Amino acid sequence: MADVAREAGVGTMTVSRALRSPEQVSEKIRARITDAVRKLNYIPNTAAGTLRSNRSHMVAAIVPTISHSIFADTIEAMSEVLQRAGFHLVIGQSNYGLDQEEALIRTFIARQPEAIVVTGYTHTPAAAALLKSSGLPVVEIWNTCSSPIDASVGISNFDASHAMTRFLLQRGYRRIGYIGGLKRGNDRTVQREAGYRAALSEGGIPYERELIQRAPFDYDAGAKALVQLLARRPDIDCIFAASDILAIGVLLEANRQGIAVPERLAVAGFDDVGLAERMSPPLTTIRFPRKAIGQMAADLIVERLQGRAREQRVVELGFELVERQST
Amino acid sequence: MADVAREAGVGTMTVSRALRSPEQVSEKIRARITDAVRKLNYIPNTAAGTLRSNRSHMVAAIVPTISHSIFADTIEAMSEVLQRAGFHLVIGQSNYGLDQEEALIRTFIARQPEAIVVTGYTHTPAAAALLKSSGLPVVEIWNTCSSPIDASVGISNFDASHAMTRFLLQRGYRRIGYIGGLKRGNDRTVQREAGYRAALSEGGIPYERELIQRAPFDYDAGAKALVQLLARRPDIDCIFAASDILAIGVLLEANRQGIAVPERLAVAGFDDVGLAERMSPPLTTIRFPRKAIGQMAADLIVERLQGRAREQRVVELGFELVERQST
DNA sequence: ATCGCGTCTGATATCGATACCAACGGCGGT
DNA sequence: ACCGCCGTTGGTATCGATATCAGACGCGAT
Repeated sequence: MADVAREAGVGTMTVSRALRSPEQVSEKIRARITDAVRKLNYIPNTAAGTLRSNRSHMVAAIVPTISHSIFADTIEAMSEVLQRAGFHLVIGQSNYGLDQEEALIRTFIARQPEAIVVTGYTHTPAAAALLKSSGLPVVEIWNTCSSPIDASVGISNFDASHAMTRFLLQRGYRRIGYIGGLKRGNDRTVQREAGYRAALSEGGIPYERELIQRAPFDYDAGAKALVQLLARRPDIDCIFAASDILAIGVLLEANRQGIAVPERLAVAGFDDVGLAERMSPPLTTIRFPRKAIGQMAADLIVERLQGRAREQRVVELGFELVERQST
Repeated sequence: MADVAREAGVGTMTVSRALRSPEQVSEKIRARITDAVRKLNYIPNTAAGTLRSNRSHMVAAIVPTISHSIFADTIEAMSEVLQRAGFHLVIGQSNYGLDQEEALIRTFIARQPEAIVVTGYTHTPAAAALLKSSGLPVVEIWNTCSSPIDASVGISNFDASHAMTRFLLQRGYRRIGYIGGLKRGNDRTVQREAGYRAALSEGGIPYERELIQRAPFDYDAGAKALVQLLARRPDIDCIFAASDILAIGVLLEANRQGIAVPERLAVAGFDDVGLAERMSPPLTTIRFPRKAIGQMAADLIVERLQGRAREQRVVELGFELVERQST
């Protein structure tokens, strides 16, 4: 930067201002500076700026994985909003592990982000303490939480799962098998399973452990889970999978085995991924605003960083039960 | 850090060493320091360290989008290898735009990464100049390039597309429709189309513009492209789509219209996404090592940063034609 | 006892941009 | 003519960790 200042015949402060707040520099000098910048191919050193100003123009987000398109959608939307406001989004993958999340939070904080986004509201005690004491805006996304660390944006996974299960009961299904995610520290999974159980119990159907199968989130796991459930309880008349990926695995396996859907076996999913409506039969599922979650989280952060606080700390964006031909 | 030093009764340098290269500090003092760190919840400020040492422990990668699982796979693999070596991966999305790529490269360089990964070998002149003059290790992934800026890891998209087209001709298909991506500045798309045309011409089949349809990468675009192609040329007997997403869109649309695959219309894709083998009929496609690309790119970078250069600048990882029932 | 070497520790300068404050010139108001 | 304000500019200290070098200490060899 000193080189640019010399080249333009001004002080370093003026160069700094010309780049960060051009309106404070006279047009004439600003032109000289931009010329010098171009001529010398000058690129400022963010580390120095961050160190002095405590502003990194960076927001950190932690998701379980980006391979799953549902998180990718949210990230993409969040990234766009932040970019427009002059922030960079840095992404970390916890791989569904709370310890990994904690480690990521630690290294992220070391990089001085201006806000942190985490997925879910379940964290290690140390992670929660780190987030709280960081003094940064923190947004917990995906599953709303009544008492967030700071702010929370998402839907009630409990309500959504509850609504779907109630719907299936209304349709007359009685032996509803449930395929859920592995749930070490995953509150979405926990809440979805709780919603299923609550709706069953309200419907007067006893809870049966045999009807529940847990699986990682991939097509094959869904297929395998169906096989296992049917082996245990051949009288199952409906499957509710806590993720469309699993539900699609179930559908594909049912097709393979010639099981008629929905006549012999109804199938419902959760997420409404792009493929859901294109399956045969099209999949009944829960749709929720993945992009809006990202946008809203980013909006909250940007407002916060611009001093415009907001009363509302918990934003529940709502879901929609999309009824298609698989049920 | 000064606080930690005081608490532990040592100098700041010793604290710094205890954290960065513990073997240089006696066990006794190291213990005092780690205690102090824990007690004060000290987290070092990366910006300061980066500024002084010129080491950010960060690698930047730019991909078109992370919503597409094929890029997510590569990123995930790359991220893992880098993490193990003590680096953070920071991801940027160019959204298939060369100008956006250039802008990202600029802001990334400002953050002092230790290496940069970009997708493809097509860049704006300014972007190429930035990369070259940055003096950083640069890896261009996905599509190998004979004269890379620095290093290149991927497959020959031309060869892969060429091989598939040749295979389709051998199977006896003669009116091969081609659905490709939009190709402003996308060398993968360009090379795949070129491979298709080269194989046709070698097979003595004249090139027909009517047989080519370009589309964005989503299921609906694939479906729509099929409709348009069939409207123009009802005698098409085979579709080669430059991406499985498009091919799956074609398959779904064919199923919907009751077009028999492969009897009336063969379909081939490119990428071998998880769903390809689970479609009905399972999709013939090109499989290539998406994870290995990420790992290899990361390996090259790590070796480079540890001073262990490598002769080979272009790593071609090879592809595989996976023949299934759709052709 | 002395020397030399290796191991460990600390004081200080430094990385590059920016916060903070001072200074300067021009201009309108009294 | 003088004052004071605003818009603009530059000098200097500073953010926090680390490179660099010097010093302290222990231990074996002579």
